Amino acid sequence: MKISKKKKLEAAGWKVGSAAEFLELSDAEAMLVNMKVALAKQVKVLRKKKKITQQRLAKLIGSSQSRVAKLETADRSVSMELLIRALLAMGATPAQVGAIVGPRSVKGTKKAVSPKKKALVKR
Amino acid sequence: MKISKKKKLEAAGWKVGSAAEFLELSDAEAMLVNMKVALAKQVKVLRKKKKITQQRLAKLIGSSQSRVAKLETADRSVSMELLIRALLAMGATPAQVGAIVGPRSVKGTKKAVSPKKKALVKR
DNA sequence: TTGACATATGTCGAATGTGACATATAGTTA
DNA sequence: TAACTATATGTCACATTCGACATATGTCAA
Repeated sequence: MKISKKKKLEAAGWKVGSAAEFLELSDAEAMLVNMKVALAKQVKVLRKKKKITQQRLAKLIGSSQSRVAKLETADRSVSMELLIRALLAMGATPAQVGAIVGPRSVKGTKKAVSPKKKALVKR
Repeated sequence: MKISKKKKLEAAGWKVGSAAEFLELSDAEAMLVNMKVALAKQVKVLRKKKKITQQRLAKLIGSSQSRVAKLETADRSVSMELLIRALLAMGATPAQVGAIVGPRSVKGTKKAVSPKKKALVKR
């Protein structure tokens, strides 16, 4: 989605249920951000575990050190695809990627999105 | 990653272990394609289950019918992000998304990538 | 048949993501 | 201190993905 959700919402009023749909969109955005942050953290963890530099990982995925740095800090300019690509390049399995994207929650453990994470929502 | 893997590989010969790394890259690409196809299928399944049209789903994610059609056919021009966005918009949980991305394999059930799927690899 | 709706495909300008580069900011060892 | 290595940040030109539109291809009832 290119245009910010806010702009989208402001324009051309929702046909269906504005309030509820706004909440759903918010939730979806938050979930997306959570996923990206979780993937980013894991890229760093895995890289450290394999004891390779960002430079080296960059070569593995055909990218540059600066982009890898952005990957690991969950910069707004990085896609899910590249995050997953990085994990796979370091030997992570799809099942592991899936577990990072959607960890099976422990009963009663539901974390709110921190303000810091919220700041990562699309431009 | 912009440039196709083939082109990347052809240019500026791998510093490290060419053969092994080629295989790893291939594997990663295949896994990525599998993930996209799995997500695409699930978008269609969920949409059908909710009995809504592509047009309606498009509105939900602030997009257009044609893009939703492309989503469901796993067109080369669709990102993981939009696929996941569509699932979340229809009420899928992150855990469910994770399960689609990386299904826990049943012992001894390892599927090869079909030729059809291989054709979906990046331009 | 025709008409209506749902889905698929092709194209386009604009928005977003990319690798690469320069450069800044640690952290470490001498 | 300086020199060196690793990581972070800003920018840019170019590639990819985007929503939108037109249009083709079903699909099904009247």
